[in-house]
Amino acid sequence: MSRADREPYSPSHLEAKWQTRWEEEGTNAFTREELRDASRPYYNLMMFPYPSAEGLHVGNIYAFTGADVHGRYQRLRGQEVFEPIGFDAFGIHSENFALKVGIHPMDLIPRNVANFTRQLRRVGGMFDWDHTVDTTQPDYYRWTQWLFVQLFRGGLAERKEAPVNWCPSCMTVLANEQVVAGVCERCDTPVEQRRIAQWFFKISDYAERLLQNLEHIDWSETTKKAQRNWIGRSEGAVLRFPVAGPRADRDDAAIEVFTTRPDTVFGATYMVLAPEHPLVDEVVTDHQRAEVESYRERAKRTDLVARKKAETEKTGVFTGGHCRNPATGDLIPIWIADYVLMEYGTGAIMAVPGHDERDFEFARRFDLPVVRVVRAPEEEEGAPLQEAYTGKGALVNSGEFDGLAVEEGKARITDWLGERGLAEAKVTYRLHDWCISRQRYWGPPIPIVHCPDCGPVAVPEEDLPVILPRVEDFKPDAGGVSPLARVEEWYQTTCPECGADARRETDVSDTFLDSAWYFLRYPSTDRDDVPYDPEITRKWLPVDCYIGGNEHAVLHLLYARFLTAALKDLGHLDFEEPFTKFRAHGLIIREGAKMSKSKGNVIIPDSIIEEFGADTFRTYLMFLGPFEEGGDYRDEGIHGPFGFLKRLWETVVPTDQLRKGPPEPEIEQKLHQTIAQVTEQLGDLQYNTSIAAMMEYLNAVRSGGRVAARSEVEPLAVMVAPFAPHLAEELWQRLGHEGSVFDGERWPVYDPAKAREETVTIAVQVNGKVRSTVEAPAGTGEDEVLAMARADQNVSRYLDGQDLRRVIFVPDRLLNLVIG
RNA sequence: GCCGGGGUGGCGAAACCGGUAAACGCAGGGGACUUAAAAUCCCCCGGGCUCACGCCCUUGCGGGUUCGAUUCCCGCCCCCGGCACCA
Repeated sequence: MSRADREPYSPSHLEAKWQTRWEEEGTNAFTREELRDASRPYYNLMMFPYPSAEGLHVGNIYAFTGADVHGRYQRLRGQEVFEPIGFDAFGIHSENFALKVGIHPMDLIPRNVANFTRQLRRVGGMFDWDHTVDTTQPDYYRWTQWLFVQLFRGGLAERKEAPVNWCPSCMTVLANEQVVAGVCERCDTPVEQRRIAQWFFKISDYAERLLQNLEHIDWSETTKKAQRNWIGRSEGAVLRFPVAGPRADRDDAAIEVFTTRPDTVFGATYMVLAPEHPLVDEVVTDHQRAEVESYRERAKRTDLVARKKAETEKTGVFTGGHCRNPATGDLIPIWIADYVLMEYGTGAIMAVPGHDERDFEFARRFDLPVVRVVRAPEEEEGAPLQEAYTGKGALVNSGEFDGLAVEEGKARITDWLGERGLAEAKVTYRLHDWCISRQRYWGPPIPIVHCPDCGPVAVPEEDLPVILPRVEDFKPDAGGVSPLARVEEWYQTTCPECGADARRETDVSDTFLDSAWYFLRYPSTDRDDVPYDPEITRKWLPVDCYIGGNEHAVLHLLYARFLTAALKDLGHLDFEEPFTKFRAHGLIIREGAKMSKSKGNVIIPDSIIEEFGADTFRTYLMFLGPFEEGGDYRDEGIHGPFGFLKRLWETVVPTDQLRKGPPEPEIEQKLHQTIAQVTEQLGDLQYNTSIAAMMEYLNAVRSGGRVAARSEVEPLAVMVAPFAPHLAEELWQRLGHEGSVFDGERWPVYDPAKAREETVTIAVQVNGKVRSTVEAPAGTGEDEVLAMARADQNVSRYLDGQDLRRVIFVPDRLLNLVIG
């Protein structure tokens, strides 16, 4: 057959064919029976997208492709792989976008979902379209609400006051990200804080468990580290400082502080309370009252973001009150300052300016005394402090504890104060409870009814879902309340317990709640009577492998872990960690720069798939760089993978021209080496080097224009299948096989004996510099290699007239001759 | 500031446990085939010196350990991502 007659590689034709076939034959879909009966279940999960109006982003495709490659590989190894996808469509972004374009989110979201679905199918993911979720559908959020009810009943949901960012001009609550440099991103009005009653999940009760479990789950190390930091365990002590004055003999009139440095208590020269601290009213003197009140007003007007900036200069005022340092017995002044946060610890600190940078700065500013209580090894005991000393050393000015090392001092002083009821060792966590209330429209209503007599009552499960009503005007307005609070006919109801007139909760829940459990729903989407089928859940969960971005390292992943543990404790699950393995993928940039709509450098997937095909696009994305690190998308680079797939096609088709019989020995060795490498690396998500290995192999097969043997290319067709599934299917079929290449344990096995190199090249160094190389059979001994090296002219040149002092020999690799 | 991840040819990148730095690919150059082009195949492609055999330099910078360092240790610089006074 002449070249001209050859059938060209035509990805668009071939990809459409296989996508249709997968659809028709249910190649990637599971029936309920199949889910029940699976004998080798493998749950392959990826983070579901938020369906924006712009369509699928390359970042999404990159992540999904990496996960899909993993799923397809597992499937070729004989696992039954369940790979679902869905849509996380509630939340502030959809709401704002809908407001901007003037289309109701209930109309907008289905359009976006339809567009995403179309694009996702084109990319060739192994998705089970019979098991998909959309968090905005009542049949999904019914169970999100059910979950809230379970936690509420289990005592893990509570209502308490918390500060929110408040824009006095827009009259609405803002998310932290809507506050830019202390002002509202929309109208530039300075943002204030307000306290309102909100629902919280008590994730902090689980802090220790969430931390401990990190030890035995197989997650990316960076993600685990981020979670550890976020949980922020700190060991220390709570110390009590009795308030001086008329209230001094009252038991409750002591200020509790949490400190990680109880060893420095002798150096605590003043006390600082958060402006909101309840004891402020008790300790303030009449003389200072006006000043304190005005400071508290000011603090209230500062938004939460600005208040947490470290760079701002420290401010504070004296309350006029004093308390007693429990160690020295001295009276010390009580101040308030906004750098002390009510949300952390006890909302009060003992200030040790000598050994804490913030306290030092504050003391300098307000001329408060600084006392040294720790001496660094090389310092004089009485040396004045030019800055806070936070390092190790020995205690000084600390009475009977002088001379103790910092670490020992912590325990001893805590015990000593403890004997008098003034201290106890304590562990605190930075992690705080999860606020799930949102004063917004686009979310699932929180399923609570507020009854004047019974208080907050959960909506009975049989009355779920509480449907989010279609409200045309959902814009936040002057009332400063949730949009649903303006819909009287919706919120007026009766108490499920006593029947009295009652009012529905008008806040909706946080989107993170929607996504904290979606993986439980996927296998059971056809059950409308339970959130998840117990039998199927036992079989398929926890998730075997979860792949997603590290931007969700803390919030989403921590919430999902918390919820799973809580459901276990409440008797709804029999495992407590949802994701056995988690891998974070890297970020993809383009031509060295971050992609953004404003820069106009985003990649439009549709046009690339049009031109090169989904297989090439997938392969190129995975070839860019290490999957867990990301890569730089350069437009020209796609020709590499395209050429590779095209050459693979041309090598195999037409199949009747392939040679018969076993591979040629040299090719066979390379083949087994390639299978070994690809098998090992695919398991570790090292996709770029796997692809390189296959390219190298194909180059060897085609080298010098040789005609391939069928036995040389058939294993390669299977190995590229995870990356280029359409092409692989077509080649597999043309090679004479029935059905899908993915329907069986088709992954090639390699024979280490065949992969072994018989001849090796050994580097010969003289004093660590490579001077020559010698070829020898693998396993050749030192003496023999040394003899060969000596015979080498360029080596002997250096050896002449020199003492051979040492010989280092690494079998099959290197010989280093040390002379001199 | 703190916490992560990085810095290797013109470019994206590779390198097992410390053992020939630059695999694979892009871009570039040369050649074969062709009337020609495309496709395909072959060769070259970090810098410098040399007719050449070869030699010297080179993995952000400066030290160190080692027979030998992209890899380990110490100190710095720069880039990317995240967090923000956490007591």
